[in-house]
Amino acid sequence: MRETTGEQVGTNVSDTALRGFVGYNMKRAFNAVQADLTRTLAPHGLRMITYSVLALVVENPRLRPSALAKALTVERANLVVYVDQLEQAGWVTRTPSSTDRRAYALQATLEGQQVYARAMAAVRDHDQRMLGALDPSDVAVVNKALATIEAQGRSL
Amino acid sequence: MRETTGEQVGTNVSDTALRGFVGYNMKRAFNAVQADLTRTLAPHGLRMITYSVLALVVENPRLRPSALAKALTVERANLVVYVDQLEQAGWVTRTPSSTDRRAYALQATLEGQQVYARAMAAVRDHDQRMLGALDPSDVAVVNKALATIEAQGRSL
DNA sequence: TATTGTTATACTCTATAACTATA
DNA sequence: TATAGTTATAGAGTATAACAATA
Repeated sequence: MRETTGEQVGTNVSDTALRGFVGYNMKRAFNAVQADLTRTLAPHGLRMITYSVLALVVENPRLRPSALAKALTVERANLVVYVDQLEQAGWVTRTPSSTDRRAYALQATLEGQQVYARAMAAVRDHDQRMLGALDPSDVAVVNKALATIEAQGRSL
Repeated sequence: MRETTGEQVGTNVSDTALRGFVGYNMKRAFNAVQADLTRTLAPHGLRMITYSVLALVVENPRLRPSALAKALTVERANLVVYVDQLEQAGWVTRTPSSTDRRAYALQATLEGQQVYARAMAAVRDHDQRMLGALDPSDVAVVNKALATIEAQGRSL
């Protein structure tokens, strides 16, 4: 028998008022993904954001910080710190631009490329873990929908 | 003509190395959603997390903090601060449990219920804005997939 | 011994203002 | 005037350790 005057103590807490909203579902899912991804990257000396920065520097040689910040939708001011960390680790270099003395060209060192390659393999495994229970067709729908939602949000 | 020695400066920065991963797409989409939701809730004196706490307290009368923390997957230590804020605003009360002298029962005040009702309407509009460009069938797939991904992540 | 609520603390991400040196 | 990189700072979310009171 349940006491009618007792407190809600068990696992029967209802969150149906929130489950209807994408924002709530996205936050919950993203938190779970982020926790596993953080654990995945830590042994490689990277976090989500520094992994992303390193990936784009590897993929886009001689990338400028301002272009990188725009691509990742990160404030330039914050990007500086992430590049500092990658530079101090010896994985990314800043070389002065030949045409614009305000600007720099970012490049991954050989070690940076190797670290990235190893981390990417781990991230790929992580991704498989997270998506293992889903149909590939659903994954495609989700990725496309996320891009659409992002574009919608940015336009407001 | 493009200089072969120049830096990548334009909008042609490739992030295909990251686009293949759900985590990256989720982070981008969630950031955009969160920015609009933050703007949506600010006039009501709420943030995402305090809105969620208030919602569950309204929906689950006499809820215990520990059960609430578990339902929202939030640390108890952090929940204390959110409840403090809602209590100071006069929207939630802590009353001692009649059966367990360590515990409290959370309840929404009348004003808390009214604030929640108004905020919920705004959140509903926000949700419509974010999903406006998607098929309802895709929304269903996304919500279900997000729940599956979350469950997968939590189990690791 | 375990649980409830709590305090304190540290780390990370995000956002803004303001500065310098160049363009 | 505007832009590139930078510094400083504040707000917010997340995570852990440790404690008193109670179960």
